[in-house]
Amino acid sequence: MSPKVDTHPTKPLSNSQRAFLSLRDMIFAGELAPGSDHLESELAKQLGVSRTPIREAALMLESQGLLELRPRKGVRILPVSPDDMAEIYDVLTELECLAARNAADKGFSEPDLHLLAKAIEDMEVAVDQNNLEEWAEADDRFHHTLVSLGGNSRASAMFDMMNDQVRRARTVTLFIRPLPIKSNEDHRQVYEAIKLGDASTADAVHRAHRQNAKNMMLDLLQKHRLRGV
Amino acid sequence: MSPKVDTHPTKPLSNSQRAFLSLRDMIFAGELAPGSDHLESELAKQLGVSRTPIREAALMLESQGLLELRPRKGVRILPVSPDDMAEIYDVLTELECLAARNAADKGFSEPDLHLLAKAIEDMEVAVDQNNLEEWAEADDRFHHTLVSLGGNSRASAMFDMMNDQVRRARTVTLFIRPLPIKSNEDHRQVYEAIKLGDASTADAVHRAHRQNAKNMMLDLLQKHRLRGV
DNA sequence: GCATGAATTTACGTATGCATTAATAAATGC
DNA sequence: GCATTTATTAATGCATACGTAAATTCATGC
Repeated sequence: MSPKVDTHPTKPLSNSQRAFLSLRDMIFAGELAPGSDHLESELAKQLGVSRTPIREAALMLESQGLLELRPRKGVRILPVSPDDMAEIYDVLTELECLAARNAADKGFSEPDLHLLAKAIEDMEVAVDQNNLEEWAEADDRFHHTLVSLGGNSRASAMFDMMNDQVRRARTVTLFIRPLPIKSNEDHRQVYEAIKLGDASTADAVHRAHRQNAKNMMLDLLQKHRLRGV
Repeated sequence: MSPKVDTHPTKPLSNSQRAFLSLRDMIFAGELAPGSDHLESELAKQLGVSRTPIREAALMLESQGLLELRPRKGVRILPVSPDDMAEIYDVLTELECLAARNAADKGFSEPDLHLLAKAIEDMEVAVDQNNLEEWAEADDRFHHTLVSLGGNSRASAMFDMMNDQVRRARTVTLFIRPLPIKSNEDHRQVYEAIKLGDASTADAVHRAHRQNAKNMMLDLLQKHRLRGV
């Protein structure tokens, strides 16, 4: 039996899709800085394609709220102000709490919640090792998994959208924020509530967790004068 | 003084934007039927433009969840299944309740809530006159105004998105649904709670209102075998 | 008659060209 | 000098062209 080259036969992406992913990653990485303008033709040259796929990618990224098409000024990478941040956290809170309640109501058994438990463990290990990037990755994974468990694809899509909008800011603040000790405790409590099928506790605990995260983020932005990340 | 032709100097829309609006309206009107496929070139011919603005509009509508671009099969107008409907109502509920709480917390005075009151009155008049289209318009306006009062632009945008996805279904069910008597009472209660600054009551009442609306819609879809509106 | 493979059609993805018009620079008047 | 107008530049919005690959039709063999 010949070795499988591709277990999950991935169909080749179009240039538009590649441009979408590339530009998105460049935004996340800050390579395309918040508030900066970029001509379609410049981006096209950078990615080695024509303007067409760049425009299509930009249109999609605009719908995702990551940039803005400004005729004759190029695409503007949208900065996230503290007010934006507050908005986003409020929406994230609702979407995640909805998911937490739904997940609790589904009566998941332990194996169903495996990914959630794994994310929590990974976070704890990461904190012990003082590995913040690892922690951030696992934290992101926890929240993503939680929302997935809620089983509402539209809520998930919107969660991803909002989450992407704060990705850059979270990267920036990761190393100036306090150590996420309390955060890990919260996660475990949410996990337990879901396992017990206790929707209202899951909601309440997670809501408080998110409220804290929001306040912390807003404090950081204010203290460090980060008015548009 | 010459009469103002244009009080709100509206800049001319691009063909892409017009195509976006046209296609969206055609979807709402059922002119582009749920589940149907349409070649880019056909749509282009219909709207009298080239494929480029059609593609751009389609990309935007795809992000809005109204259609799907399927290579070589044309754009597919997405039907809304009962499961989809449940998802959408759940998300709408969260977004509107968030807005209701926020609105209540803002301590609005009566003039601030004028648009909300107007929508309620219009709904009551419409019900008295048995004018369902008028009622539907005012009901939509009430919910939209409520969300606006919440002051979260992202929540508003997502609300609009979800709302658009159920527009067509609501039109279909408008004349087979029970008369919206109880609905109007709910609205008034939400209004009162917001005026009193009572966030948790506003949330609770509106949540129940939305839950009823969801159940009613799902019942209608089931009873009338509307498996993909 | 059915399956298999070849030929054909066709819709899309993308590059390209161009008219339009906003933005910028230059020129003119005061 | 400064404001105002004109000329220039250049980025966009859009039409168009075309190669590619999927879908379909047709032909062939069994």
